Amino acid sequence: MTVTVDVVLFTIRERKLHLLLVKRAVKPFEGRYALPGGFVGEDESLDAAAIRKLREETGVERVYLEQLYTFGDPKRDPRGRVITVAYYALAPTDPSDGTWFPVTDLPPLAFDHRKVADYAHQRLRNKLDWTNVGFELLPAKFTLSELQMVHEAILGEELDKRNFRRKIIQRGIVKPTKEWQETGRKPAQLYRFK
Amino acid sequence: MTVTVDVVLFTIRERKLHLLLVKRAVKPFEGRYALPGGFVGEDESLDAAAIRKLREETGVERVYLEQLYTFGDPKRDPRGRVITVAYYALAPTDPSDGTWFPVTDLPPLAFDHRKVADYAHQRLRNKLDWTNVGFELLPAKFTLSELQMVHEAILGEELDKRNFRRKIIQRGIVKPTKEWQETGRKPAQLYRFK
DNA sequence: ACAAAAGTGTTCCATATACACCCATGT
DNA sequence: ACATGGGTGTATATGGAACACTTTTGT
Repeated sequence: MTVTVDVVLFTIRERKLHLLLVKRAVKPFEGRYALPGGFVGEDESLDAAAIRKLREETGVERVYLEQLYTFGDPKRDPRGRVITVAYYALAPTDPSDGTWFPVTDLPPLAFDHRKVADYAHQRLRNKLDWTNVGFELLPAKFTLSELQMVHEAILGEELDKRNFRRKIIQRGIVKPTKEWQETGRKPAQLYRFK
Repeated sequence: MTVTVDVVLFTIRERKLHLLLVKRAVKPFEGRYALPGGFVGEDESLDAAAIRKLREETGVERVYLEQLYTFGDPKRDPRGRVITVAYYALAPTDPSDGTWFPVTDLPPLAFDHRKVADYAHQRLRNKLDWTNVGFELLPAKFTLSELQMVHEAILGEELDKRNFRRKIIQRGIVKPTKEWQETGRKPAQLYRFK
């Protein structure tokens, strides 16, 4: 019985939620896109394996990472019994190798990776209401419009600007800096996560 | 690398949340209490393994069951690399072998099972707000006072009777039956989960 | 009659929602 | 001057929290 980790790495590109896929070079599913992942080392924690695989396959170093679910259907891998511990991760910018796809338009995936990806997307949506997970997709300093855009990309719907700003401010989870971002139009104040 | 499942089985006894433990008959941790669980079969799904282990070690047949988290610290089992997929389960009554302990007063546990148990308790508390998970700890027909008692046992705090009943009724998740439970005092109306 | 649990409404506060205009800047 | 995104307030609806008394039954 073997154990793997697979990671659903999200980022925002062009105001849309994307995830990273790698093209498989070997059988099974050779040539298909798959989630980055692979076998867990004999003396390696699951978290460490997920971090290592992200680094090896995508070059990404420091991201928010959280265990998602463990998929163990006996038939999920044609090579035999492979149980995978799925993670999801959030990358602030776009630093990586590999290929990004909008979550609304994924190619066919290897194994049960489509199910894993959908599960991760759902979890991300749910977490957004309760936590500060949105900040993980932004650089250290960001404008409130950027933060709103992240939320809209994850939820897939538009939000009211005034209500959004009030909620964020009243939660006390950001603090304004004294810097302003040149936007080409009216400058926007930069905020920092508290 | 081997994979096990462990199950945190909850029930309510004497108005308190309890969980089931079994005494280990073999090394390591011989004589200590542990969560019911064991190795996953080569051709068995994770859910099936959890259900089987519950049946084998506790006699419990039909319970609510949900995957919790996968614990994979390389040092968590002194025998070598053992990754465990933890589940939690909810049993309506008290049908089983094994020994029940109030969650507030657990004995020392084998492996990292204390961490697993605490994690399960926390998850149960969180889920209570959002889902109908409380019904899984009751028989098919129950009084609203019984349902409130379940919620209080899980949350570890008392709730206001009127507010509780209004919230449950307005959510539309129960429907009254025409039966009444003899309580020794004023009879209580029985409800059913919708 | 008394003890014990069942049952029932209203007020108040906090949070969510709906909604429109002015401002600062670059071209 | 105009186009673009930044920034701001109020009114309403909804959900949660606090709070006390009457009813029915068994002893």
